Amino acid sequence: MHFTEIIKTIKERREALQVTQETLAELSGVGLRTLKQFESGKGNPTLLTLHKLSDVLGMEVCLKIKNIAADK
Amino acid sequence: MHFTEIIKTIKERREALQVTQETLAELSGVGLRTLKQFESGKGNPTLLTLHKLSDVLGMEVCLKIKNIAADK
DNA sequence: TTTAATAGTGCTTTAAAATGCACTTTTTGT
DNA sequence: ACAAAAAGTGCATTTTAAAGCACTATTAAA
Repeated sequence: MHFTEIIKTIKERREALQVTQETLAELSGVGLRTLKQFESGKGNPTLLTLHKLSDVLGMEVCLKIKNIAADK
Repeated sequence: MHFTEIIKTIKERREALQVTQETLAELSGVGLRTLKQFESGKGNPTLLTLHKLSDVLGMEVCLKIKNIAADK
């Protein structure tokens, strides 16, 4: 999963749940400014930040083995 | 996937591939100090760092939806 | 057991993430 | 079209990740 995809996933998931950035920020404990920056494609979140956000959105960060020769 | 699990996964995968920290650091472009710190359980890597390491190890970071009531 | 390789730690510096505040822009609902 | 809500941006500060270096500790090979 590419860098930008992860960001996009968070944003899409939040929107799907109809949660505002403000609410997500409050629920996750991540600063609003941080979330805004993150979602607008800037920055390089730490695993902790990503984890906090994912958690509230009912998602989780994981590592999986890439399957070779399966370019889409 | 929990925070510490991700760290553990990286380490285990590296060891399975019989790659030293030094080599992984070189190949991934992540500083050796950073990798050492990371693997020894300290720190909070950025998504970029995690991505670089995962990449070399043939893994990728992903976000998945947590399946409720499936504790284990 | 000795030594060579690999892994972990303390200290320090630099770069950047995280944050708040105030403001602008965009989106949405009436 | 207008107003309200939500999202995005600039600026400044604090915190901390990333990094190198030198050292210690642990592990593996002779």
